[in-house]
Amino acid sequence: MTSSVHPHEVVDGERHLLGHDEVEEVGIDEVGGDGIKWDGSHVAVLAVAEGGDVGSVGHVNGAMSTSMKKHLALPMEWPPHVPFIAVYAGHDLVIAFEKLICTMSYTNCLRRYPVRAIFPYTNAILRASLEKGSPEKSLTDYNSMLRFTAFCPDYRTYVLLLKACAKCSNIYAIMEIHSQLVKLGLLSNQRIVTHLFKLYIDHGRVMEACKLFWLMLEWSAEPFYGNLMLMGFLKCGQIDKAYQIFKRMPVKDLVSWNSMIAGTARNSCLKDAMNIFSKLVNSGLVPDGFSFSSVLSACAQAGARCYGMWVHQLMAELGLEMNHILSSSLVDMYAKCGRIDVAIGIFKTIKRNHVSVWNTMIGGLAAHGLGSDAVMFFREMESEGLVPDGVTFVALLTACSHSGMVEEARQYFEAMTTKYSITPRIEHYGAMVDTLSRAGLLDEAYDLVKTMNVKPDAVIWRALLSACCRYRQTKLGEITVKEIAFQGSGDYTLLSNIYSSANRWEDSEEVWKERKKKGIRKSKGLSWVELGRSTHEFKAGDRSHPDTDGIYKVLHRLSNKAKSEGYIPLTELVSKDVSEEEREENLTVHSEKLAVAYSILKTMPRTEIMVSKNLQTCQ
DNA sequence: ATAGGGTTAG
Repeated sequence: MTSSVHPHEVVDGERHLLGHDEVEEVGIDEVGGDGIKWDGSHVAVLAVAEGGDVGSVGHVNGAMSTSMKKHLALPMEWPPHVPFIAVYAGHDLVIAFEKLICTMSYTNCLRRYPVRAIFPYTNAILRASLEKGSPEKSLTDYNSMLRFTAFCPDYRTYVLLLKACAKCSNIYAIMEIHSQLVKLGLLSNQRIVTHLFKLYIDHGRVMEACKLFWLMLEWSAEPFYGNLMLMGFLKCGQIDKAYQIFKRMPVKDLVSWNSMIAGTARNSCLKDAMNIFSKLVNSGLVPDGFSFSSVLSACAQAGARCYGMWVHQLMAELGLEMNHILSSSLVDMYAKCGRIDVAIGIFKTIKRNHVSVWNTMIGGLAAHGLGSDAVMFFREMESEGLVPDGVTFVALLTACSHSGMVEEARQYFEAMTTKYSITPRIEHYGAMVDTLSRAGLLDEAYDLVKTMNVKPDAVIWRALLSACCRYRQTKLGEITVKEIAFQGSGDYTLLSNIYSSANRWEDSEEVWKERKKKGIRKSKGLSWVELGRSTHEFKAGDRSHPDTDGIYKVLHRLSNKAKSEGYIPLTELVSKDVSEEEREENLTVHSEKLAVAYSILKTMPRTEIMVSKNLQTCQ
């Protein structure tokens, strides 16, 4: 017998058997959890949640503490002719059983002592191998136990098994266990179903998760379960499902509301986020910091300045205590809503003792093309003793790229690794490539792409490609194109434009055909405008708005006026997938025009109009 | 298992 842990070593230390945290925690409850008690007539398999070798067959008196024997109702004096085997977690149960069976036939005990093992610590065994990082093993151990013993798993066994499934992300194992749970009637157990639900969500199996939905809905008098479902579906981007649950939840707490706001905001359902926030305010519950940070993020993304200002005011009225997350959200909201001045003003009055507030501020300045201010703030940040992080450098490099500060960008990119020991990630390379490309230093940009230690992605290639287009670098453009995996319609547009500018009309045409063949549609351009606290959204040629008639009247009056003052529509800029007849109409009813016309229709003269878009504005 | 929710980023 070659065992690294001699039985006696285990024996002596009572702590190995009982004092061990693992065993203690599972404790006495676990004994008999299998529904089997030692009746003196069977072979015992003693499972010990402790690292070590498969135990040797031996005499139990030498291997077990008195207290453990009491727990197991084992005879104090072990009958010398009865073999037992100690199995240590982390080792192969199959080998253990083979050893056991071997020994038994050798001693010819088989008939007198049928193979029926006692597993007082089965769950501890599973847990031990799970926590030791071999979740696969706890699954095979479980199967061995089923096969060789009469052990009855309980709900705790399944919680462990499901945790094991989560770790090895084995969807088939999950489904197998699910089916066993159905048979055992364990789907009435809330803990089990909760775990199962989370697993399906994490594996993107929304359909399976939905099947558990009704089960869980019954428990949703306790908002906790409803919240878990909400968050699950929101994580998968299933806003409708989440909203469905949210609506039917009999009791909603603040976490329910906040999860909905955060989830919708993150999935860019910005209007929903704002509407839910309004409803929260009206519901009588008082929004907290979580609610505010999420809704401010939604306002920022939507460019909803009025709404954002109302939210800000509400925050002030409530006297909410600020923290770095709230401060960041607030500064970001004003920056993204076109009020960088207000953002700076707020930034100057709040506590700025956290990097994320600075990151947001620097990022805001970058987006507004205020590169030198961004650099100034960066220096100030350092002089206040704050340590920049990866996000800081993304913001800083973006600032450089948007303001054509090539030298500064090079400097910071260098300092980032040498002085601040931050390893550049793809985002940093992206900003750097963008800086160089925009400045026309295409060869240098391409060299950087070739030498960087991360795999260039579509964003990087796109930065290069659009510069190739602008600087008419057909050759590099073609190289870039080979690398890029065409995903968006924008990639086709860029390539086609490169060919057109090189007068390679057939190639240009070919690209469009290719795009059509692959069925990639031009992505929908949207514009929206905020009037009061509500947002109105338009797509090109939209006629769904209740005020459509008025909008088009304003629009036609405007375009007639523009034409009479000498404006000539640039039809050749309209994308080529649009038929000839549609071209002019499409130009006049670009979504931003609708948004502007609507604003003119609905506001007093001299009112500032701010339109937000999801794509670039056409020339 | 008495849990669960938040900001900034090429």
